[in-house]
Amino acid sequence: MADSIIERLRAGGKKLTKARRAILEALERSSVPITAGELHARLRKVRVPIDLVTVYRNLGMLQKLGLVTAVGLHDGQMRYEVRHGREHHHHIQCRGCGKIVDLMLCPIKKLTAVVEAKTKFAVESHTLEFFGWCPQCR
Amino acid sequence: MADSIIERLRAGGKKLTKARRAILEALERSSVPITAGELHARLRKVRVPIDLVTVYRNLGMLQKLGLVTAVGLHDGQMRYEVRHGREHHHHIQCRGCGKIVDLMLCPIKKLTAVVEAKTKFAVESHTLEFFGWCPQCR
DNA sequence: TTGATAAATGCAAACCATCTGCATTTTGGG
DNA sequence: CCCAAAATGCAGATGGTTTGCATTTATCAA
Repeated sequence: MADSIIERLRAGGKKLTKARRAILEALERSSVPITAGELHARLRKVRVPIDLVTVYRNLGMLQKLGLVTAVGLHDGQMRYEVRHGREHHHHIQCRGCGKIVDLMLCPIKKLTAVVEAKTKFAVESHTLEFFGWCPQCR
Repeated sequence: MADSIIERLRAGGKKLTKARRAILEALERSSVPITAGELHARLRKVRVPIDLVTVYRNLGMLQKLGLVTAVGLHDGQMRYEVRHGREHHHHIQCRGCGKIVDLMLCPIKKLTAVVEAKTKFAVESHTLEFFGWCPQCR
């Protein structure tokens, strides 16, 4: 696990527990955002039987610290991915099989100024997700 | 209510009930996407006391017919807006007060081809939402 | 190393948005 | 006006997520 992650936890007065370490490692192993339930199942497979509540609490906390990002794909649950060491990006999900693929692009940065001028809001973040049909499902 | 809406309902074998008409009218009155609960409350105010379940069922159906669009702002519930007669657009929401403003722009159309080339997916739709701080809250 | 203490965990139960089943009512075509 | 299909209301279920509380664990200073 990266030192910078541990530092950020310390800075937030957080401890590095067995559960927390396992959660972060599982997230780092995943190439696409996963749900709390999926994360919970994977931890069980790796013999780290953490309570689902603990998963939720950690995800919430890690989000607040900016170590984890939440992704909503409108299927009734949130997904999470580590932010550390990964570039800002977006996703596309198949409407058939649910497969998710990272999209290493972002056309929004240039647009922020326009949005701020139009709305007088201070833009803080954005979400951008694509939906479609993967090669197998179309 | 626009004739084209009624036509689309007919084409789908749907009836134009009092409840349904009221739901569509309430949605047309709203300039930004609202939740099922908010919609339900507004209907009550207009003396159309429909069951919340009916609101949900209608929203689901109208979505399938393409008359209504669902918007997810990651606050634990979906929001809905009429699609008929309105241009494709996106939104920005204030992290302070929750205020939502329409953003009549979309930088994504040009990007679809790029995404399809990169992923081999057939892109069907996308979501794009901004978050920030409104003039009053920042 | 030990002890104190704040943080973290597990378990049970609560919450909340949303959906389902079913009996009853309403709509629209014939 | 009648009737079948569609729609509604009510009650209760569902599933993701959160909260309360007693117990355990990580950290740090002595």
